[in-house]
Amino acid sequence: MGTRRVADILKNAQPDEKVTIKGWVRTKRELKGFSFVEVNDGSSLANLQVVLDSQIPEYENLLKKINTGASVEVTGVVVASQGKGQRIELKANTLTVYGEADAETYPLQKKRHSFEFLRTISHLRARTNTIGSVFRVRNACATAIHKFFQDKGFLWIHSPIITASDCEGAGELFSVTSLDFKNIPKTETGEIDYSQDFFGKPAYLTVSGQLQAEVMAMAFQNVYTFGPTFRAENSNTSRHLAEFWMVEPEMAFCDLEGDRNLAEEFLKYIFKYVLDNCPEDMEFFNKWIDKSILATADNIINNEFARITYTEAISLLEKAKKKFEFPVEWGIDLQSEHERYLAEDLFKKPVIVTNYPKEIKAFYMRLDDGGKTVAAMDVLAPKIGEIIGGSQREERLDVLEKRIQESGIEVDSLWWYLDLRRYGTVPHAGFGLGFERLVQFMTGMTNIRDVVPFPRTPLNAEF
RNA sequence: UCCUCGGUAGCUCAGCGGUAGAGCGGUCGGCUGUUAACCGAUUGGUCGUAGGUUCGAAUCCCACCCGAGGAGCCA
Repeated sequence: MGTRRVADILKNAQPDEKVTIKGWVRTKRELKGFSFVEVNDGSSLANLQVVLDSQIPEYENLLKKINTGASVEVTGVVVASQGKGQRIELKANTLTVYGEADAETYPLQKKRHSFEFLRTISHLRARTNTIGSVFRVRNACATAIHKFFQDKGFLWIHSPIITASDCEGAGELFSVTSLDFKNIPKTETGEIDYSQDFFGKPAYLTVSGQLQAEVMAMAFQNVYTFGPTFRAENSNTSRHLAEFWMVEPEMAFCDLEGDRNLAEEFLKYIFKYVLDNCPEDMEFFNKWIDKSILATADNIINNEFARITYTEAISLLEKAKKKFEFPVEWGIDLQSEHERYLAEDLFKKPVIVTNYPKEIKAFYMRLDDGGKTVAAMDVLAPKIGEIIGGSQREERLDVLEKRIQESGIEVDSLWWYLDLRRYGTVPHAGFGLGFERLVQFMTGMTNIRDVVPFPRTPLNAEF
């Protein structure tokens, strides 16, 4: 008989089964003659209630040691619970304490804590109900992403974390160097001499794996990246991290319509998977964090996303009775308030906006006929805003070269990217999804720092 | 980076010119098949930091640090 997980026992165990569990004490309630100890092992939101009879050896001594936070191993017999609130409980025969937790200094109490405070103890917060549920849902989202793409025959590719191409134009970059800051080599003109650096030129942490994903899509047809990306932007908001994970599918022989369809199917799949696999956690969020998340999930799974062009979006915004801080006019980039109006007020569900003006979008997006707009696509979600951004890529060499020049990027540095258009080019498309924003959207958590185990934000890298 | 609000006990907060408070937690005791247990007692603070105004500052002024919400940038 080995150790069993609490989730399994709560679901499957029957009275008279002998089991062993290992976990951490959440609370202890002492009564005359016996005590209740709630043990959690991370496998589920619910704890297993352990009944500790005063007859067991060393009872008094043990009781002093099993404060909130202590780690224990309990062997006993499953019995039907006499009390309300749980189907079964564990009547302990033996209890071993692995490590005590001093009640006077252990920061987690039985009552609720503010997320702000929990962030200051990121090494312990995973032991709380909410954060525990967040990371189980996060895991389920990651599993769902892989399952979705693998079942469709997409190849998971590992795009580089260090890159020397500074051309995605997506925010500030973190430099990667092996130069000695106390003795930085300089050129004759006084510039930093990167020829003496590790890669012989400036290098950075990646901001996106998209260009590499395009490379791989030109060999494997359908691929996706799923890995960390970095932005050195001094963003202090509840939606930004300096280190976050991105999912970026890329499909050869695919146009904007196919891209848009995949994005919608993808989001529906993830929501359904999480609802099916983490029902307890999702109910917990719906009860304590945001009472609308189950309805939102249902809305996403069962309704067609709204689909409009940028031009239509502008027209809808101009007709809106709502007063916007930023005036609406064809050519502007949509502001947070505009996106929120479309997704939350007007359609009340995700909206896919396509064909944005080329001036406000990246160089690699395919120029539409007419030359004013590009085949871009943003999925705007209620409360979160832009959750997916994608496009059909420019596959025509001459058009792409011109667009690169217009955007002020050195064409030579992208020689390998342009080679894809020289040799066997095909229409292709893809999108990027911020993984943490997905988890935020899913759980209703308002601050992105609470959906990643160890958030990296300006001035914060303690853990 | 900008705007707004905030920083007082381990946590959540009240006090907003007259010298430090509550609830929760912790500790001790009581009681009870308990489940955010309950009841009683008790413990606990250089009031973010540094200046200034004042007879007197947690309270008013200034600078800085840190946090939250919103904006920008974006995913």
